[in-house]
Amino acid sequence: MVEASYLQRFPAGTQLIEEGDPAEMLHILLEGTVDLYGHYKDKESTLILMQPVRAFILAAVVHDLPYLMSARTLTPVRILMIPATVTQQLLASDRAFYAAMLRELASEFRRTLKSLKSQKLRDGTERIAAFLLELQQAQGGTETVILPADRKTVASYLGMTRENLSRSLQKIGSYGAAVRGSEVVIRDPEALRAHAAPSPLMDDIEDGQLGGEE
Amino acid sequence: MVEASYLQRFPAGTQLIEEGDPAEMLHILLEGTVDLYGHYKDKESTLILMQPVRAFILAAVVHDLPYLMSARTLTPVRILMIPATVTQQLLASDRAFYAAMLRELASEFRRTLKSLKSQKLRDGTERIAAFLLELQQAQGGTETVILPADRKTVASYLGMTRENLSRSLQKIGSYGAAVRGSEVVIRDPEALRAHAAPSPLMDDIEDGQLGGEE
DNA sequence: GGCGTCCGTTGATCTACATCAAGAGGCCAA
DNA sequence: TTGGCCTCTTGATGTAGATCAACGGACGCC
Repeated sequence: MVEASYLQRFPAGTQLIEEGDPAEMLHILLEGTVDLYGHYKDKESTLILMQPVRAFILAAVVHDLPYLMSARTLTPVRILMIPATVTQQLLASDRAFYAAMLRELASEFRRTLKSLKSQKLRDGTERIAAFLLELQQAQGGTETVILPADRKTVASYLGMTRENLSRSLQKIGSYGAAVRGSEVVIRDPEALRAHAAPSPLMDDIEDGQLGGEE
Repeated sequence: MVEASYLQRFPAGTQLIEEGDPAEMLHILLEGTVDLYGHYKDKESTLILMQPVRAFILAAVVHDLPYLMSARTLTPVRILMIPATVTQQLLASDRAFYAAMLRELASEFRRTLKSLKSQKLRDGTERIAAFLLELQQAQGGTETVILPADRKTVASYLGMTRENLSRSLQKIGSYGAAVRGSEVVIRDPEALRAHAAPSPLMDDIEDGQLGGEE
């Protein structure tokens, strides 16, 4: 299987995919961070901040349709690239691969749906608070969490401007979080939780204790 | 296969699924309209307006995880319900079913991603214009299109309030659309297109002529 | 018929957030 | 070191859209 695919390294800032291009390769991110973003008129917005290990833009390959997002690397990355034709053959012949694809796609769908919910239902500071708690869990629950990208990208991902991300991070201070460069110290996670009302139905977190209000 | 599943009819206004419930049934909408929505604190927002024929909340069944959205009927509906256990068996044994699931899930993912893009990149009137053009295509390209739900639901789906939907529909008048109850007459589709810059990369439309600017 | 209720529209105000503009600090090269 | 550049922050102002409030029409019920 791996014989027809390519394991590649790219530096930070590499344009991997352009929105609208035909889906020729299934990409699997093994290492590093990738920014998946869309554009419209002269604006653009980050839709997914991808961290390993995940397949990306799987749906496009399944349907043999154009990519809906562009992709650029934010850090040096290691990516496994499987040609679409090979992917199709694997789907037809390899049951385990098929099952993995289905599960991965379902995960990607659920993450995207959660983003949509968060975008439509929460205000800016609530999105930030929830995001910080997500990061904290992903990074093992330490008090200090590290932002996965520069301010501009994080702001775009959270659906706000760089300026307002700055301001909102200050406001968040009163909910128990102190910012220092790309690090955020979460002194009072409970205050954050009270503000963001995180829930496995809306955030990319495990179903730990307490979800939502009530 | 169909022996273990139920074909059911429900009247308008029926609560089918509650967000957070375990995924016990795969639902396939055969007839009517279903509102899939999420809630947060004391707000709620329509995430998907589902029209036949589509499977819904497939991803939850694949992962055996709770539903991320609630569902209610907006019109009388006909729904095929397949128990999750049966669905799993079908996935394990029936290759054609497996393929259909994967394709359906990929479609659902792409539609959701397009919603997220539209939400983050377009303003209110642009979303309405794009929505009207989507409806027009779905309804066969006739000059008059019919809104698929009441104002409150359409507004929620488009990410705005009822009041602003009213106002924005008035503004849209100058882009060649006249509103009369649940009907909208599109006198000048080109003006609408110029305003919304619809594209198959962002809207649930076929790849007809012209997509977006470039 | 009269009357409540629901839904949609319209208007007035308010607010979260974007935009515009100006610093402040870090980083690199010469 | 100095100067240029870039990112981030902070402040002032502008605006899209939310909220609050009032009204009008459609529908159902007694």
